[in-house]
Amino acid sequence: MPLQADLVVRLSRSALAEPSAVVARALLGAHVLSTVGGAQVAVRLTEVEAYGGAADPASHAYRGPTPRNETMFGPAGVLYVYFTYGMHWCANVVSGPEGEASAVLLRAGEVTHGVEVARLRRASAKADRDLARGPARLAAALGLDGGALGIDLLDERQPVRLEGALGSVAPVDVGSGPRVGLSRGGDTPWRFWVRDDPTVSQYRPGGRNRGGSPA
DNA sequence: CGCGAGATTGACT
DNA sequence: GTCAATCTCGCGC
Repeated sequence: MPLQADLVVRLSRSALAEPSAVVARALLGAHVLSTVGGAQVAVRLTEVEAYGGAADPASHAYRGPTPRNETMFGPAGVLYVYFTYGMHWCANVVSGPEGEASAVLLRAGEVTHGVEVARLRRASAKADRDLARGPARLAAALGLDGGALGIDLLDERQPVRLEGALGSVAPVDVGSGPRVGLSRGGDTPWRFWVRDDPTVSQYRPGGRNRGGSPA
C-alpha cells in the first residue's frame, strides 16, 4: 500500500522502500531511539533530506557502489553512517528498493528522552534545542559513529531503532526547500522540516565560499 | 548579530 | 591533490 501524504502508516520495511523524497517527508515526527553506550536517548525527527541514487549528483551513490556507500545499495530501513569534514558523523536511513541506493539524511530533531546524556555528548550546546539541531549534532547526541553503520533500524534487538509512525506530521505543518551544504544538486526541494519547530536547523543558502582561494 | 574562515580525516579522481 | 550531505569560534559592525 503506497504511502500517502495525508495518511498515517505503520513503520515497515515496505513503506521505507518507497522513493526517498516520499520517505523523508513521512519520517518527520518519527523517533530514533538509541541505547548505544548503555544510555538511552531518543530524538523526534524534525528535519530531513532525501537523496537519490545514480540520478542524483549530490548523492554519495552518484558514481556507483564503493566500500563507503555500499550500505545505501542494500535494503531499506538500514542505518547508513558516514564520516565527513574530518570530524563529523552523519546518519541516514536507507530508503527505496534494494539496489537503488537512495537514503534520507537525518538533519535535526528534538531530544525527547535522555536529555542528560545528550547534554554530556554535546557539551558545547548552549540550549537543549541545539542538542540535535544539525546532522552531525543529531548523530553526536545519539552516540552514533562508524560502529552504527549497517544497523537494521527495524530490528527491535538492535541498539538503534526507528519507532513511531510514518506520516504523523500533517502536510500543512511540513515545510520543504532546497537541500543544504551541497555544491551540486542543491536546486531540488528535497529538504523537509516541521514548520515552526525550534529544533529545525537554520537554513543557510548554499554555495558558501570555502576558505583558501586567493582573490 | 552576521559573516568568514579554520579544523582535520578519509574517500575518490 | 582535492573536496566533503558540518560545526564552532572569532572578529567586525
